[in-house]
This record gives sequence, C-alpha cells and structure tokens, in this order.
Amino acid sequence: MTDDKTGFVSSYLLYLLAAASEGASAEFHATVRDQGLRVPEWRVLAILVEQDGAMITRLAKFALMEQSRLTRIIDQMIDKGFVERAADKDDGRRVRIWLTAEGRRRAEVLVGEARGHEADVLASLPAAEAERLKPALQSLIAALEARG
Amino acid sequence: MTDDKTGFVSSYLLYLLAAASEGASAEFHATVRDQGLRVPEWRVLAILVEQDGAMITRLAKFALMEQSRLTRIIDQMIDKGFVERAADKDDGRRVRIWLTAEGRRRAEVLVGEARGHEADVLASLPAAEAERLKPALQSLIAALEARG
DNA sequence: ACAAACAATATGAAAATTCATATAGTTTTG
DNA sequence: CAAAACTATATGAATTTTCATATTGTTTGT
Repeated sequence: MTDDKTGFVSSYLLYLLAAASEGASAEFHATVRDQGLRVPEWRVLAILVEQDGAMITRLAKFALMEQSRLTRIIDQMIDKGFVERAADKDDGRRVRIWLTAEGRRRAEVLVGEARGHEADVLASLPAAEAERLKPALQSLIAALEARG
Repeated sequence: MTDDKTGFVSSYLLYLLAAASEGASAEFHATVRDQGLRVPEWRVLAILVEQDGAMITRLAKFALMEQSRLTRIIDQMIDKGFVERAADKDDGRRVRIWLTAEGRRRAEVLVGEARGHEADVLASLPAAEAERLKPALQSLIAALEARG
C-alpha cells in the first residue's frame, strides 16, 4: 500500500482483488468478532438465512471453503447452538444444516449490520463508481465461472 | 454460485469481492503449485522482484498477512534457497529480505505467467468492463485506506 | 439384483496459522 | 544520560486448516 504505485504487484488484478477484499472485509470482520463469532461462522450463518437446510457441500461452495473444513466449523456451530445437523431423508448421504432460533437471531442482526457496512463502503466512493462496482464484480465472477 | 441470484449473500459486496478474488486466484494458484511453490511464497517473491531488500513488516503488509506468519514463511523460503535474511545495518531491529539468484529466476518466470493469466482473465470480459475493472478496484482500495 | 462407479460427509495426522508475548534494538523525555 | 515508551522481529502453545482417505449411502450398467 504505502507508495510504490508503479510496480507489478500494485497494479496486478489478482492483487487488487485480494487487497480490496481483505481491506473491505477487515472492517466488517471486527464487528463479527465483537459478537463472539468467527468469520467462517458468520459466512455460514449469512448463507443459511436464505438457504436454510442447505447441504454441507453447497454451503462449502458458497462459503468459499473446503468441505472438510466446513464440516468441522459446523461441529463448532452446533456446540454453540447456532445450527443443527439433520440427515436428508431422501438421500442418506446428505446432511442438511438448519439454523436454530438463536442462530437465526444472530444471523439477522449481523446481516443488518452487513448491509449497513456495505452502504457505508459504497458511500465512500464516487456515486458513478459505486453504482458500477457490484455489477462489474458479478460480471467477472460469471466470466470466471464460464471458463470452468 | 449455483442459482440463487437474488439472496443477500450473492449480491453482497464483501461476498462478491471474496468470490471474485478466490475465483480468479484459484486459476493462477494452480500454476504456482505446479512449480512447487505455495501461494504465500509466490506472493513474497512477487513483491521482492520490485522491492528487493524490503523489511519483514513491509512484506507482511503487502502480502496481506500477519507478521508472525510471514516470519515463518520466510524461514521456509530460506531453507528452499529463494531468499536471504540480512540485518539492516542502520537499525538493528530491522531484518531485510533479499532474493537469491534462484529466487529471482523463479519469481520472474511466475510474474511472466501472472501477466499472461491476467490478460487472459481480462480478455474474458467485455472490453469496456475490462478497462474499468482495475481502476475501480484501485479506487475502492484507496477509499478504504482513506477511512483508516 | 449385483457389482462397479460414484457421491456426500467425516476423520486422522501433518502442517499452517493465530495469539499473546518474549526479546532485542531505538527513540523520546525529563 | 537513564528510564520509559516504542518499534521490529521471533517464538511457544493452542487452534485451524489441509490433504488424503475412510465410511456410508446411491446410481448405473449388465
């Protein structure tokens, strides 16, 4: 960050993406930790709010993490009383994860704060740029997916 | 990723940033690993190509990782013969990291491939969007830094 | 209906990461 | 100039993450 605006790294797309992601997330992650949650737990909760009962594999894909890691995070979230495991009755291999009442409460509070923080970040950009940012990212993500 | 284009998460700025970063990086990280390097090692090499002799703290900031983690990664890179440690002679607390010949060779090959991959990713976007992507990210990063 | 191929999750063991703090060197202050 | 405050790096110990693979259940092909 400090100086060196000319080198390879500081104008390299993958670095810019990582730095933007890191920088923006760090702000909100402080809020998450203040509420006694770890970042991966917050990610799972956020997904479940709208996809309650999702299977492990799907959660892992969305939360951008490895399946075996997610499995262990779910273990912890169960211990903390945020979610529950339940076997899918049509396909015994599948395990579906459901929010508990407490989990949903926590998730909803955080989602509200996340929306606020997002608005805040976007507000710190020129309006024209703020408007184009999310579509640009969505289009990049779609392009990446399209290449397999 | 699969469906659900409407929920909170899939249009949440921080998620889009993380997903774009993850998705784009995953492609290139395969190349990095094929060359027997770990991702954090590649990050350090890329920075050193243009900031050889940087101190630990600065490297950590640029490589977006914690100092104590970087210290251990440097240990490994020394063992592999990619970099060397040297105390700063003006300030004995500082440790500067220098590329070895082998380290520079590796770094340069990878930087070349990174440029190629970046061009490739940008080429998979409409030209108008490709053009605006990096400036948009730089402006976001700057805005985030400005808020401290 | 059976074997083979496949899919979803879990788990052991090794390795990496984090967190708090120790250590060593430098600057500031009274 | 000594003590206090600070800065840069390293390190122990606990925790997380990864990687490979085991386990369990399902689908497909014959």
